[in-house]
Amino acid sequence: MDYQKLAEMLFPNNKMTVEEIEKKYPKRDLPKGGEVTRFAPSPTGFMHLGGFYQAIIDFNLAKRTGGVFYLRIEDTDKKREVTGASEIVMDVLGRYGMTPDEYQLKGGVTVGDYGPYYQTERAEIYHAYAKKLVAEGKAFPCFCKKTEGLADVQEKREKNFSLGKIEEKDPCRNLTLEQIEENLKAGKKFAIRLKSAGDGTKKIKLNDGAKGVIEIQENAKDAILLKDDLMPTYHFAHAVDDTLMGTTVVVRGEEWLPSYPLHVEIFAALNRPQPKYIHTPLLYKFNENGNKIKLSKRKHPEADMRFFQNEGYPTEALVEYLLNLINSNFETWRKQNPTADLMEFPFNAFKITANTPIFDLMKLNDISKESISHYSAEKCYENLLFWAKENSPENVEYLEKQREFVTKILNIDREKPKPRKDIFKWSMFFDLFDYMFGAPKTFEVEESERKAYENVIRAYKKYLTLSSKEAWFENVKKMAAELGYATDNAEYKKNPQAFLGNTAKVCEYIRVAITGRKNSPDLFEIMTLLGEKEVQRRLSLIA
RNA sequence: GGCCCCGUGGUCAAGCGGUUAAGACACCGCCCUUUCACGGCGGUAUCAUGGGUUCGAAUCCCGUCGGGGUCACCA
Repeated sequence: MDYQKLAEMLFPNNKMTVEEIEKKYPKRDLPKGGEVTRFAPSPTGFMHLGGFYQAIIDFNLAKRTGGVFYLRIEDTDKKREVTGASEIVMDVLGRYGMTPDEYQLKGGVTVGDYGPYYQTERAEIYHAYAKKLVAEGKAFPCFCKKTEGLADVQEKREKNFSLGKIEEKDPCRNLTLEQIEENLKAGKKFAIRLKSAGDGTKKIKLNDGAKGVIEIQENAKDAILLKDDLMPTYHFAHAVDDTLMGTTVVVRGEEWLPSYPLHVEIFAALNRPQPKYIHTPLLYKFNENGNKIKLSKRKHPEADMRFFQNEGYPTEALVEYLLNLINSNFETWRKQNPTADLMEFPFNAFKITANTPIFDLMKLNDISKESISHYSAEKCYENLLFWAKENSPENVEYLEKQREFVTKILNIDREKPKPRKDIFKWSMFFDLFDYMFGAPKTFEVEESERKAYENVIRAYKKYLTLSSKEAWFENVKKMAAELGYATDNAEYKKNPQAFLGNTAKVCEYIRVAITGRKNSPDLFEIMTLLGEKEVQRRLSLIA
């Protein structure tokens, strides 16, 4: 077989050779130990939390070694194409302070010398490499009917499963030059397959950055390199692009582990060195049956990065939560360095927890509360306003007009050594403080306590004073005593029958009357902000 | 079904042949606070399982079981 001739027949119009292309992609000038990483999503119209989790690893690995972190859009599947992919990704990455060093905006600017960073714009490059492989007898054209949809695939799978076969040599690898020529003349589309030389009974080793040494069966399948639209599959693009772009560490989900042997063979056929790999665990949730299922946009809103934006989680909280899953010593470090910059954390990409974590919103909330509790009231206001502008435009005007009032609300129990921890996302602000914007509509008082409640409130109208916190307390106490409530907690505990309740109960009634709930920040501060008139008005609504 | 990954409390986990098996979240209790919180103290709860190896196993080996991934001209 004249492979050279075959290559020309298949790719007659190729402008550039591999050698010419590689001249345009010189070796990167990196400091010693500098790692080049990439975030390479396919365009889906949104950013997945799992992708973001990987981007954190990519970013930190590159930044901490003086390397390069770049963005590549893997848009080779035309069925999935969504425009503006890099804009979406760049926006998210930017919000979290992880803007890539190199990227390309669709139809716009390109930053970096190793582009194009959209794979569809790299077609010629893939063709040149494919042509070379054909010319060397390492790849061949395949004219088989392609599997169209999931049903086909499913059927094919079932068959293969029952056979349990490892090897899969495609029949088209035996076509003669004449047969190929005939097909071509008939206008038949072709795909390019790797002519696998692998032996499925042998094993290869992978020293994975997260999992350690893994042994897997060699690849023995004539995998597709170029689809019949002549766009590359992930596998081929991975080998070509990561070679050209100088990637030193590939960070990807562990779903790629089984295809690693294929990648080994493609790199070998190309005669290019392979990068290091870190196969990260996927993010999971529990389903109704208590089994783990992958975090998916369909079932879990938090799979979509927009969720955290819409809800108004502070960006550092999400990063810290994820960092926790990546390097489990993060939390300990954070406790010892509560205010240190994240970049001071001794991040280690090769010490990634191998377990598959369950995404835990409770934990995120806690981290977020802790983070926000250290904000100044002013910073809270700015964040709240920023959130509202994007996610709650109907509240923007109010927030801007009432800047001072809102900031005061946010300042309750804040900016002190032991700040209150109740806010964990900005979207909860108006619900959490609804009583600051109007009298409460519901009251949490047992029907059996209704009378006692009203009695207290009626009396309180006469005892209300906001001249000072001390004076206010004194009056509450005095009133409590006169109504038959205990003002000494120890005494009350000793003999509860002798009293209607204790001061705490009285305060609870007042709190419910003012805020509609049994749980709120400091009552005196709330009443002071509301003003005596408004407080009296609310009391009158009760009794 | 083949191949691969993972298996310490409900969740995230420390542990690397000898520990009373850390810590965080959640939950419960107590204390502090004449209110709500914050905070402090304490509690419930874990080495999937069976065999080895060893004086000694959560830790090393093998099997089993469970969970997950993958076996596309999708990434």
